[in-house]
Amino acid sequence: MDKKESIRNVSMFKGLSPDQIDHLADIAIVKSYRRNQTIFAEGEDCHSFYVIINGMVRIFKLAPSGKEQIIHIFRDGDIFGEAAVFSGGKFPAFATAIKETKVILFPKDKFVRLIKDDPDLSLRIIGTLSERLKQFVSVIENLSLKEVSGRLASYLLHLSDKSNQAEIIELDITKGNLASLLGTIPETLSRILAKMSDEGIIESIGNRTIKILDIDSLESLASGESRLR
Amino acid sequence: MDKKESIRNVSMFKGLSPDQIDHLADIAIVKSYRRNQTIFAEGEDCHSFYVIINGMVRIFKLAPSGKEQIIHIFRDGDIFGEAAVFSGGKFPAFATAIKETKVILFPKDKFVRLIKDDPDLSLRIIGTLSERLKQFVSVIENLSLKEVSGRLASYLLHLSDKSNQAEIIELDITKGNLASLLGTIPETLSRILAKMSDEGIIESIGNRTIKILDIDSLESLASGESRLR
DNA sequence: CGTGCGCTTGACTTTTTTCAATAAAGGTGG
DNA sequence: CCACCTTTATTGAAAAAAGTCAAGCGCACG
Repeated sequence: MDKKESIRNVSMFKGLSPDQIDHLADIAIVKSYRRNQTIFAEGEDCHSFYVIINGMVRIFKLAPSGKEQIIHIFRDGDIFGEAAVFSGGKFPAFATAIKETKVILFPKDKFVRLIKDDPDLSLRIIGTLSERLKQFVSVIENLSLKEVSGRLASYLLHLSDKSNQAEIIELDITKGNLASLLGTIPETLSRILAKMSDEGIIESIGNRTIKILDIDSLESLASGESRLR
Repeated sequence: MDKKESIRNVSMFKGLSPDQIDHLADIAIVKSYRRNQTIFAEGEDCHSFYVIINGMVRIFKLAPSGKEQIIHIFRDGDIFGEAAVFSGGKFPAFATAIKETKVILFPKDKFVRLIKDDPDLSLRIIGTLSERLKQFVSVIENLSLKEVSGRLASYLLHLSDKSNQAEIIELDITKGNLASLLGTIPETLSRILAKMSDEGIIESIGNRTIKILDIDSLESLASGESRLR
């Protein structure tokens, strides 16, 4: 695998000139993590930010009780830890690899120098941060304004949008992680999936596949117009 | 009041050169809103972003049920709507003035041109966005990992930090708005304040003033280590 | 082939919301 | 300055949503 090739594939770096890619490659460091390995811990000093070449990473907060809230799950080509680079310098949450993961690391100071000379690059950063901000607004909305069934419905619809077979959905994370991503616990998620099946809204096919039977019901759950009986 | 003076007072613009301030003032538009007046609505096209000269603005999401979640409350010198400028171009939430409010408006396209030539300015934007992202992570954490009493405790401690008399807290928003900011409803907030008073953790002095009697209890509530009986 | 992890289910508790009624506060015009 | 009206805050009782604890199943992996 080629470092530059990987950088080119990162959405934030798409369309940069060969020259710019070279600069990036110069400061980039490649690193691998095993399943469940910690990438960084909350409160740790942030020296770099990360781009995923391949693998999967979850960013999460931990309650004293042990309950965890996944803030975001990142996949191939995604960037994470970039906000910590530009504010404060400490990571505000934990990051661990969900599976074998290879990342590129961009050291903070070198990268900041780079964007100072490259208004193009800084506009991309701004775009990425803004995009993420919008996603977070939607997470906040989901947590506060929808019950768990509504959040699950939103998530399923979201997956359905990106799937080529809209009715068949493949989960690429465990249900435990899905629960934590939706701001709940596995037991509650399990019960709600069971209820949705009872009502003929979805059908569980094995452990990681879900078939959508009634997309209208899902949409009305997702918008908060209706509730599960 | 002087436009440039106001711009100079905005934290994001602090320390910019007179020249840079001039450029900003050239493109800036001043506008006023009455109490409860809508500044923008969710889904509306975003043509500018906003800086508050004086007043108070809440950004919020609305559920079909009518319940609202305040995402953020902005005050003098704060910036809002900036993320929408750089992503998508539609506002992801509503904004209304909580009281008589005067703002400066920066038209999107002109401002983007400005930062292209000014790496300094773009780094400030990046800093502002990153800071906000970190705040949002903390909102998500609060909503998902803490019960309402813990969120309230965090909020009171936060106010206490910025107050010069640490034990005496002045609320500058209604309790209804506070409830919505904490992701709950007025009834629940009211009950929890009553419980905290019962337990001697706080004392309500009139409608907008709270005296902290037991800061340790507040801290242990805020961290999620303890709960209210 | 067993051990463990992830998932499900049941019974129970806690937290929060809902609905309804009332009380208190704040602003307005007489 | 007071009476009135609207908005904001509080309280109670009941219902709903979500979480806890405990037990059991099943599949995957060593």
